[in-house]
Amino acid sequence: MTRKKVKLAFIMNDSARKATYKKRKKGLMKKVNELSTLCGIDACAIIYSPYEAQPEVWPNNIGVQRVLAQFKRMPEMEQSKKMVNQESFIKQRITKANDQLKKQIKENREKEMTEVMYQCLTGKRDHSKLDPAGFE
Amino acid sequence: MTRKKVKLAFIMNDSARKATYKKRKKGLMKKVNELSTLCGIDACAIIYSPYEAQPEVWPNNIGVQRVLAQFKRMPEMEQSKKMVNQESFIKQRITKANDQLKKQIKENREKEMTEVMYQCLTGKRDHSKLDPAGFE
DNA sequence: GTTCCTATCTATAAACC
DNA sequence: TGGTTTATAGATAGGAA
Repeated sequence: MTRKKVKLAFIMNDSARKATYKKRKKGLMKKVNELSTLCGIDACAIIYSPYEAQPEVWPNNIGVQRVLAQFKRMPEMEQSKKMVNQESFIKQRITKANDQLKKQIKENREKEMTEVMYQCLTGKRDHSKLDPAGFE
Repeated sequence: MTRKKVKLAFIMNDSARKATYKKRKKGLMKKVNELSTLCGIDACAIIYSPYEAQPEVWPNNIGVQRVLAQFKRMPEMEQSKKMVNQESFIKQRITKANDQLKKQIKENREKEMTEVMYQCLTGKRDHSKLDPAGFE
């Protein structure tokens, strides 16, 4: 039985995406910790996810703030010195986001449809379902 | 022959430490990129090392600054936590990416200008500066 | 959704140029 | 000091309970 070789693309299935997020976030944090310990360096990671109101960080808020303060002090000239070709990178992200959006709109449309049908069947409106609560 | 199970502690040997740093930094950046792509999340990583004058970051300086700004606004964000649904979330990302792109194009243009002027003054070319480094 | 499992895939410590 | 190779430790996708 051959396991499908996960391709690097947005995971459309909500539960699968969340499961993957949790596993990989854990693995990532561990990696940052290892790198920092093994090589004695200063580093931080900040992750914003739809699953947590607060960003998840390494090593902790204070550590992150310290690194960020350092980062802000960096002269701008130096920052752009090692300019990589960010243009194409960002373009890629836009394309990716657009694809996601298209699919999301479709999903939302289907959800609305379900909602309308539900209202017809029950004869009442359930506004809580329209709560823009987001995706969790 | 069993391989020694690397223990999580500062590597005393200088060259070994640097070698490990380079390998693990690369692996880490890849992981952050994968997590971001697979789960469509906003994240950044900043690494200060004695091997580089500037911190090495993911995804790029602009991305880091954006996350930084977000991070500083955290207290307020707490209240309006889950007010965005996936659709507007993605739309936001597209808008942000577009802004980034516009800014990047402008920056690159200025970079080219500076480079050309430099060539005129010194009469030589330094192709190394055009290396589109990036993270594979 | 969560925890556990494990076949597979990936990262990387060492060794060697 | 910086690439390549290779064997093994470690990460994790998918499935089951």
